[in-house]
Amino acid sequence: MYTGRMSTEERLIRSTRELLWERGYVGTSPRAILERAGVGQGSMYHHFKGKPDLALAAIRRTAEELRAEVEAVLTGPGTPYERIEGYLRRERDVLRGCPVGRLTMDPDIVASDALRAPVDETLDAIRERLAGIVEEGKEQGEFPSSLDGEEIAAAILATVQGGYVLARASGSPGAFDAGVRGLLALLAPHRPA
Amino acid sequence: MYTGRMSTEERLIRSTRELLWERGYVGTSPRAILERAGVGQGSMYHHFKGKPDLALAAIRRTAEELRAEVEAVLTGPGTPYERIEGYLRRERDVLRGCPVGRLTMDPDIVASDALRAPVDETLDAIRERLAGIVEEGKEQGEFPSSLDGEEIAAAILATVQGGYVLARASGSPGAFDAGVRGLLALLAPHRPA
DNA sequence: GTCTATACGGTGATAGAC
DNA sequence: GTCTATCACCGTATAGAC
Repeated sequence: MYTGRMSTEERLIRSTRELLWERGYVGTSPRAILERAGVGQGSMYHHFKGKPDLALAAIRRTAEELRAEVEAVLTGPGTPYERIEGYLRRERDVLRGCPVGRLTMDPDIVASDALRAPVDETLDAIRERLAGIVEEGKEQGEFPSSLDGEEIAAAILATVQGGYVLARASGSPGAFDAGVRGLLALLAPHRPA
Repeated sequence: MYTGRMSTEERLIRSTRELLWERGYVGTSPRAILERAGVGQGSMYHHFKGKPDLALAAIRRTAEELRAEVEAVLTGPGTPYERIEGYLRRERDVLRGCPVGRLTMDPDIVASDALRAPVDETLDAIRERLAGIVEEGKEQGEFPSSLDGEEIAAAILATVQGGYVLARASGSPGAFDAGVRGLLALLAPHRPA
């Protein structure tokens, strides 16, 4: 990525993405965005209608990227359990939290259908993808057929999103990892009844 | 609760608690606090050193209350599984999120050891309480002895905290409930292997 | 397309009258 | 103890020069 060669518009989007992740929507000011991007006030209002418009572009970009990363981990070889394990254990900067999920704690995001939509769609897509994998595992006998794919998928995604909360509260990734291990133990094939 | 008879200090704390829950720390201004409490600027700076000091008092109060509520649900009759189920299914206004957990997404809270401490302590206490109950369940044979109490407790608390994220993203409590059902299915005693 | 100048209301805090 | 007045700075947006 050649930062120096990025267009002004791209610099604005990148700077906004970083700040939304670090400080959320209400905690991110146009001034801070411009400062980090190294551009003047006018450029932002030339390329975007305002803060919400720029934030929407930034959120969409972040959402796309997350979906692609998750898809990469969930696709490929391995049993359903192994692919879910790969998702749960994938490399993360746990203390930074989820760049998409964290937006749900932002009052202005939740209050706006437009801003909330990409967040909702992204988490929903990941949930659906996980649910399909759980169903695969049921067919293959790796998971009990009594389980509901949608419900297990919700539990998996919630464990990840909540793991960030616990980790950030304590200032260390330990609780995230513990929750993941706990969930994997409950999901583990052939575990003692 | 006799709002009309509350002291000015109590009115400030109550108003701050509400706003922290609704809008978080960065989204809550002294002005909004005073307006909602119906007091003037000076009163706040008489009783508290400033916004962080008032927020700390509010957070401590909310944390105390949450711990008491959780303790009430987790204490009492029923097997360990049943008490955990009671905790997971307890009445909640899911879309409002957790008044303590949501603070972990606030950059200024996480950046301050003083403000983060009550959040950390509260979530940690709940986790420890859950872990003990899981251990009880292992002793009684309700849960497999292969499970780690601390890890299962982390998974349970994470499912709750992450459930709020999923629910708020979609604007409906459905995903929270689904995650809870999924986790309960995984925890259920005597389930088919 | 990018910049600086300007605007108006909000933020967080202090001073001092009552 | 509570109020209003005041303050310097920030948040968000517009206008208009280059």
